[in-house]
Amino acid sequence: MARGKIQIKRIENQTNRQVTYSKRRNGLFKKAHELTVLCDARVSIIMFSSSNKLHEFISPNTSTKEIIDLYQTVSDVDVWSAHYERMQETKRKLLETNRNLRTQIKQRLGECLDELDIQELRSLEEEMENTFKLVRERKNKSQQDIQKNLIHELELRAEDPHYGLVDNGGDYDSVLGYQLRFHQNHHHNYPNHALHSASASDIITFHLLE
Amino acid sequence: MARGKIQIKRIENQTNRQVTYSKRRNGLFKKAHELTVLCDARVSIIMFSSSNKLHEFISPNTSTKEIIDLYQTVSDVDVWSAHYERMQETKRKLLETNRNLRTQIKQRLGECLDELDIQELRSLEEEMENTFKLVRERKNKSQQDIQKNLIHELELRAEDPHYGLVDNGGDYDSVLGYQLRFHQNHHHNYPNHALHSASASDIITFHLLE
DNA sequence: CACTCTATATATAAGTT
DNA sequence: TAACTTATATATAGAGT
Repeated sequence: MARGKIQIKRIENQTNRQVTYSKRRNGLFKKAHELTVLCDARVSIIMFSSSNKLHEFISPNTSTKEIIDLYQTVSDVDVWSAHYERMQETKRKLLETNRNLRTQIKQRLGECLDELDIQELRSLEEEMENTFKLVRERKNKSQQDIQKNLIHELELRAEDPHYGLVDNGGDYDSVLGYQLRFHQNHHHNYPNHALHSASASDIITFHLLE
Repeated sequence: MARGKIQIKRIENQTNRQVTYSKRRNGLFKKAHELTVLCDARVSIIMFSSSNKLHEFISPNTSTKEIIDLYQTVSDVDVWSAHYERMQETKRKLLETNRNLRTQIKQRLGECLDELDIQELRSLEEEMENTFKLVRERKNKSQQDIQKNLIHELELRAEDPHYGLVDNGGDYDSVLGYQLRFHQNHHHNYPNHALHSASASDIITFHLLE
């Protein structure tokens, strides 16, 4: 029994407060549900107890997410502002980084060189030359490996006349492709690793790959 | 008087529905307020009528925004709007593009070459060589311009002995800086535009800039 | 409409199990 | 604890103004 007028004032007894919270929460949710059905409305209730426990009510046929979206559309309050602005800033920074990276790539493709001063042109030239050499070196090494593979294959074939009958996988076939074309033009090893100008191995490359 | 048991069922009469909505909304908000005070809780109620009119309750000493922020922190439900999700997607794509661009730049700096096959190495080599030549050409042209400027300056000075007294702007001073250092080592024009190897103008560049 | 009224339904505080 | 009980407070439907 509700003995005596109920005071609307914080319940100091921790246990009573907890019990009342639970009971009244249920009452509130029940009322919200009735309202939803009787009046064809949509209700979202989000509540936190004094111990920060979350409880929520949401009308059927909708979602808290939907209600909050609608809320921030209709009300002047921008619920998402803090998060939104943070994301906008992140996006802005990413786009800028992106632009810078693209400019760098363009310059390394010989475009947009007008924007560079003489110092920048010099360091870019130096960089291009270094990378060019590195890439050529790597390419030659890669080619040499293919050639060594080929020679090894041929030696095996020479030793074992039945070798050619072995059924090889697809990946292996492509290596043989190089080998055959290579042999139309060349007959021995190519130790030339010159980095500063078109070398003998470059010419081989041309034959091999074109 | 509540005559007869109240049916929890949509009120079909528009006016009655509207009146009940208003009354029960007030009741709900009153209950929410009592709960807030009695139990030291925080409550947010957001509701939309069938005609999409917004009404909200929020406990004193807090805000709807705060409750929603807390809600999305505590709950597993992603309450973020479609807008947010779109931004997340944008961010994801930007980060990926960014990664790709960085990889491309690294390869153009001679790093991560292991990841490239022989074809890719060849086209990168070709690209590097082309850009290298373009950059060198541009650098030489830029240098020539500086030299022409210098020669023009010297001719003017020779014609007018008072020229040196003219007060020049800062940008112009830097050009003069080059001119003076250049003149410590060289005394006439450099038509050499060779692209395929270190040229005379490269050596001049060194003197000019170092 | 926006109130007031009022019979009745419902909610609930505190006690009990 | 939580579930049940019950006296009382409160909410509210529908009518009246």
